[in-house]
Amino acid sequence: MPGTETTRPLSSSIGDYLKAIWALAGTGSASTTEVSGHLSVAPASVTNMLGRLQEMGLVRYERYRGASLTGRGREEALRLVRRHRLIESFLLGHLGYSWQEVHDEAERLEHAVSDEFTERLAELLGHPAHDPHGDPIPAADGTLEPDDSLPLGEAGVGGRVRISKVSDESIPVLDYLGERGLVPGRLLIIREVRHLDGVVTVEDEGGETHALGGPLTRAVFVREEAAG
Amino acid sequence: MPGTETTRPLSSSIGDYLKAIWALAGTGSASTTEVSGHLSVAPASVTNMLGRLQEMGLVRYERYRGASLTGRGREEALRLVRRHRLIESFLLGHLGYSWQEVHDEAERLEHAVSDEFTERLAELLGHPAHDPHGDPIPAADGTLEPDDSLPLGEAGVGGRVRISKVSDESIPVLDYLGERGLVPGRLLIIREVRHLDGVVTVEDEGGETHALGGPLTRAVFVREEAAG
DNA sequence: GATTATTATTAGCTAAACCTAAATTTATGT
DNA sequence: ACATAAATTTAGGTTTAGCTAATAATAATC
Ligand SMILES: [Mn+2]
Ligand SMILES: [Mn+2]
Ligand SMILES: [Mn+2]
Ligand SMILES: [Mn+2]
Repeated sequence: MPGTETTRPLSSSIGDYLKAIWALAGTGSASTTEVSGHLSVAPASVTNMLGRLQEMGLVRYERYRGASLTGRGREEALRLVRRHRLIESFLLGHLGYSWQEVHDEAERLEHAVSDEFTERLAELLGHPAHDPHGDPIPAADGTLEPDDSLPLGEAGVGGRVRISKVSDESIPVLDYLGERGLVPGRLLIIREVRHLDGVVTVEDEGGETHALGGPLTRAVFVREEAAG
Repeated sequence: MPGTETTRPLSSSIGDYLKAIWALAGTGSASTTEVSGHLSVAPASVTNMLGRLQEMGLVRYERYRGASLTGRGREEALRLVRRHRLIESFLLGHLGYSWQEVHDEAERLEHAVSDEFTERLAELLGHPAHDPHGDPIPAADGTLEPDDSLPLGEAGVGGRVRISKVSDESIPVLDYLGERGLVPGRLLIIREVRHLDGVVTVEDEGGETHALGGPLTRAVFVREEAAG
C-alpha cells in the first residue's frame, strides 16, 4: 500500500525553522547565520537541522548555500502562520491581552492547537483578514494576500501614508509605538526623510510629530494613501 | 544568592506523569504498572522517570514500592488539572466542540498555555466550578473541592440520585452516555442493582430506563438527592 | 592573487524521553 | 517453605534537538 506511510505531526522545532525561513526569505533562500540569529540557536545546530529538513522534503538545501522552502515546507509554514495570527487576534480581542503580550503566547500555542481548533477559532473571530499587528492571515487553503506595503524608511517625503502593519519582533518597539498611537490604520504625513541618519519625521492625524530612527522606521510599514 | 536557581518550566511529559499519579492515587501512592498503563508508556520508562521526578523533589519514590506526590508535585498536578478543565469548558462553551472531543485537545493545550492565559480564560468563562464532565475545577490557589460523589455501581437500589460527573477517559463511553442524555445534572431513580453481573438499571426524568454494565456504572458518578 | 575575516560544516557530547530484552525482586499458591 | 508468576528494575539502545571546539570553505581586502 504505497502512500500509507503515517505522516506523524511535525515537531514544534521543525515548525519554527520553517517559519523562520519563510519570514527571512519568503520564496528565496535563507543562510545558516540568518536562521541561527532568528531562532537564537547555534549555527552548527542549524546546519544539522537543515540537513534533516532536506531529508524530509521540506526544504531545498545546498551546503554553504542556504536553504529555501519546498511546496510542502511553505505549506506547513503558512499553516503555522495562520494559527499564530488567529491566536493573536483571539488573545487581544477576547482575553484582553495587550498588543505587546500576544506574540509570545501565540508562539507556543501555534504548535499545540489542532486544525479543528484553528478553524473553529477563525469562525468565532469572524474570519479576520489581518492580525493585531496588521499582518495578513493566510487562508485555510494556504493562500496569502500579497503584501505591497513598504517600510516607513523607504517612503517618499511629502506623501500621505497609512500604517498597514508593525513588526511584532521587538516588545520595546511595540511598546513605544503603541503608546504613541502609531498602530495599523493610522494616517501619517511624512515631513522629513533625513538620509544622513535615517531619521524620518512624520505628523499624525492629531497633529503630533514623531521623529523615528532606523529601528523604528524599519518596524513600521505603510501604504500610500489616495489623496484626500 | 540562594533561592535564585532559575526554575525552568516543567516539560509536558513530567506534567502528565504528575497528573497520572494524582488521578490514580490522589494523596496515596501509585505503582509503576499503574502509571505505565495510564500513560501508555513502557514500565521501564516509568521507573526511569520516577527516579528523575524524585531527584526534582516532585515525588517520593521507593524502588519496587511506587511513588506518591510531594507538595510541589501535587501543586503542579493541580495547576495542570485546572488548566485542563478550564480549557475543556472553553472548547465546549465558546468553540462548539462536542462533549467527546474536548478532552484530547485540552490534553495538549494544558501544557502550552501560560498562567496568564489560564486566569484570563477563567475570567472570560465566569470562573466556573465544574468542567463539562462535571469534574470540579481546582482554584487558582491550588484548593480543590472534596468530591463526595460515588460510582453508580455502588449506589443503593431505590434511591434518587443526580449525576454529578462522568469519567472523561473513554470516548465511546462518552458517546453512549451523551446520546442518552446521561449527563451531569440528570436525575435518576435506581430500579435495580444486579450483583451477579454488576448491571444497574435506572430510570431517567423522561421515564426512559437504561440497563448499564460495569464499564458504564464505573464511569457515571452520582450524589444522593434530597427527597423531592 | 595571497592573506585575512567571515561563514559554515564536522566532530564529538549532552539531556530528555522513549524503547526492548534480560535480570531481579516481590508476591502468590500449594 | 518453595516454586512459580507478576511486577519492577537494570542494561543497553534510539531519536530529537540542542551545545562547544576545531576545521574547512567562501568572501572580502589589500
Ligand atoms: Mn513557535
Ligand atoms: Mn502578529
Ligand atoms: Mn497532557
Ligand atoms: Mn473533563
